[in-house]
Amino acid sequence: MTRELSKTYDPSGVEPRLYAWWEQRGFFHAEPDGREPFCIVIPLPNVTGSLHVGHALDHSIQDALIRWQRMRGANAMWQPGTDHAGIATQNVVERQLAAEGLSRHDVGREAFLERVWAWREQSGGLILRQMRRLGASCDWAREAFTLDEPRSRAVREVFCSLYEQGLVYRGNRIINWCPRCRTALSDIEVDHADEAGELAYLRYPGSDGGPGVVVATTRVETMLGDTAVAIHPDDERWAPLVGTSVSLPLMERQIPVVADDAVDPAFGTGAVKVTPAHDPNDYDIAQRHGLDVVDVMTDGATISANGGAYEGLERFEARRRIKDDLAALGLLVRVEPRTHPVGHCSRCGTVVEPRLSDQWFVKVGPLAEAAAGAVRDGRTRFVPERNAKGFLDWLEHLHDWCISRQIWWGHRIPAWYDDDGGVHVLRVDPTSEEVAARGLRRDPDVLDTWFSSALWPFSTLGWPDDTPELRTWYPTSVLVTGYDINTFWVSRMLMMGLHFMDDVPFETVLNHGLVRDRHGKKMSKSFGNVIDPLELIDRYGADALRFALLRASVPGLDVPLAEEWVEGGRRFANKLWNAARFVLLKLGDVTPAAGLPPADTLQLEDRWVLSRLAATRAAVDEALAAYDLSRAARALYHFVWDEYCDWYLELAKLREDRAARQVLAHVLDVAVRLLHPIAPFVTEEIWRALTVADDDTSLMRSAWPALGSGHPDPDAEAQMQALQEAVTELRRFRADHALAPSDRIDVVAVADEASRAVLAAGVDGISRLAGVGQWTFAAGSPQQEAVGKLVVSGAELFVPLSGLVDLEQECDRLRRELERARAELGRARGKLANPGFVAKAPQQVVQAERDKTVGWQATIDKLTAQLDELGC
RNA sequence: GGGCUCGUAGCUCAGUGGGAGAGCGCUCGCCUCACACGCGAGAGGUCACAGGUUCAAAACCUGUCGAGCCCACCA
Repeated sequence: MTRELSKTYDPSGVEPRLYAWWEQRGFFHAEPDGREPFCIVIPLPNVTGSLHVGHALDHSIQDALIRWQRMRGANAMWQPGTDHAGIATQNVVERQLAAEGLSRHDVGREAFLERVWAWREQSGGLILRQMRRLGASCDWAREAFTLDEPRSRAVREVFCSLYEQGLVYRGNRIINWCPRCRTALSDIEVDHADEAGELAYLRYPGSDGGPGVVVATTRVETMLGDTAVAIHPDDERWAPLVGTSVSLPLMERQIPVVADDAVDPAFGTGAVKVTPAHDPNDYDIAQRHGLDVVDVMTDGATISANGGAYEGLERFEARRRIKDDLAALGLLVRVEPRTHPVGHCSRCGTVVEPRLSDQWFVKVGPLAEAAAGAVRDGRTRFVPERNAKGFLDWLEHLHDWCISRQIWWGHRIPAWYDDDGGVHVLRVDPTSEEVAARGLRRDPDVLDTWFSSALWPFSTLGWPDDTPELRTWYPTSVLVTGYDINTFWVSRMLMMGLHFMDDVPFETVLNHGLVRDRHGKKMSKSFGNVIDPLELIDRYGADALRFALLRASVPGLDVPLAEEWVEGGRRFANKLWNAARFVLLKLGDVTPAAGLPPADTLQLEDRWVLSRLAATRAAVDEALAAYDLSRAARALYHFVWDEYCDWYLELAKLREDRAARQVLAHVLDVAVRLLHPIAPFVTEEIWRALTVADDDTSLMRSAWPALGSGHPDPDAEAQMQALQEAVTELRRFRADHALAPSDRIDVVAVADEASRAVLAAGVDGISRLAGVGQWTFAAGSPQQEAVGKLVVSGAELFVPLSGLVDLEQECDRLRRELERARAELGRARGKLANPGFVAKAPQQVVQAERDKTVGWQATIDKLTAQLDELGC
């Protein structure tokens, strides 16, 4: 390992080499052992997807946590894998077929599935390869796929168990139907959006020739399937009609008028048409009153044979026709514009049709109750905590989960039917002889994708077998995901985990936000504001992207991202790199292994930087423990750049002693370790040079800096602050007078005893950083006529105005200072003038204000005197 | 309809009871022997608005306005 580094950091040369080395050395792999476990299962990406910035954020957080825990000594395992993504993947392959003019039915089930598998072979796992570019330290040997054999076994076991326990059932119920995908959907696969529509008032004449009733509807075409009209039992307007019947126009059907509590008398006319086959409320009403159920829609959302003359019409065309026909009959009373929520298939956007259908369901009541209990009593907690509230509300209002899908790509439901209508749910596939002998037909449907992903935290660890992995890593530690899939996925994992493992699947749910563009806008192809993470990695490096994402990721809030922020990440990596170059130049044969020098050989800046390092280390630990990656990133950025580089390295340039070398090496070592979870590549490369590491030694395997063994040193911090103040004031003086860097200024310092000692010790440093030529101490102000005066705490610094500077500018400068001091004094006095403040505020707060008054008054006096002396 | 989040410097955001912060952008000066992916110095803010609590509010409470998100089987 060479200790020489190139002038600028080149991520493209470093990252692939280090990643390949890490992976080949097996540094990502974990085996069950006795150490404290730490486990994250990846929010499984779609098998055919590619990496977008949302993944990059999600994975950066997880990798940071895993790397941190691994360094802490935990047995950290990051479980990777992919999801077969039923409808989404099937749709992609169906589109490919469509391009050839074929439908899936043309090729048949077997051939179609072969084609999906082939496509999965070809494009599957791309995202996992791309994750490596980001530096993701997944345990690749454990890669899983929701449709592989071990996971399929878990799915069958879960389905059959739930069926036996009565928690999975087959039922004829109203479900959401996508007429384009031609499958049932669960409630959460339907996106609701308010759309402009119409509320049409229809008259159904009385069977007795009377006026009948007027009903209101936004879906006129469903009237073909009406089997009743319902009114509220207390609604006096319509009371006389209850028990009579009305005539359903166009269908010439006589339908009863019933009274039901579910009707809202305030809506429309107070009378509601009842279409049991196409509306869940209506279905319930039909159940209560024993009404007929007439399905007037086909799988493709055209009107079925039950729709009489309208058979074959597309549903919206039918809506228009029926409205026209009713109008012609004088039965369309009126039409009002109305915006109302319309459900769309979350996969293809088609308007969803509520429809009565035979499907499989999970009875979620008991499962949801258990999940809610686990969240309520904190066995699983949310970060940020507030997200638990919405989650619990949602759990409370859950309907049973429709899990069967009329598609082919997925886990086939292990149910068979015999000729007598009997259902056989079987763990093991019956042989062909049995099938023939018993006349069994297999259920053609597959399971909702989320059914298999619900098992992910334990199916990946070997369940239903009792494996060492399961015993070690279940429950997993933290689930890192966007708040947008808490309902889809987190809820289901909680339910299944609690039910089958008798324990929560994860202790913490860390919700991050969505990645947005620089103006907080959602990224979308149509806006043209989509950022490609791989391109950013190419241009700026993975560390830069990770840093930009993590620095912006406050738990629960969205993350804005723009190229400049990533550029900032690259600059930081380069800054660190160059700090390391400098340190290595200074170091000679010293390495961090030398440890810290004896306390009595430490200079002020040594003690200061060690104190700041200790504070940073504590802040990073605290932030990471709270899953606040942003705070950790900001603390490290500030320490490395503003403290270590801007002050310590500058002061170290004056030093040649061994103590300085040891401190330089130690601080860089610790800083690089603390930063490794966030920026793994540049830190590894630096660390290997710094420690002269061999091929078996990686920063990944080094120890996390211990908390509590720091060097807090308030005295050093206070003294250093005084030196920094002197330097800053002198620099400001130079800037105000536009002095060239080569111009030295002389300083005569008048200081009280304590300040004099501090300044005297720091003269070399101050001089270097502020371009001071000659520094002397004096008992009183110098006799020269024209001097500049800088007031710092505990001292006055006089600078002879030896032709270098303009007297007028100096007067301006002093007046600005005076103005500032007066403002501060006014503020402090104002507070003290308030009797309530003096009486009720804590003593030290009041005293601090009194001290300020005295200090600012002294400053004002000095500045006023100086203005006088210069004749301003 | 219910719920949540946000409104702080030109932009994007931290800050959560005691003197307004960062990154980027902007201005001025510097290739100072780690770094021009840099160094130094600056300009820039009635902390959305109105009340209230408090000795003290950007922060806590109430309301208003504005932006966004989630949930929802009012036909």
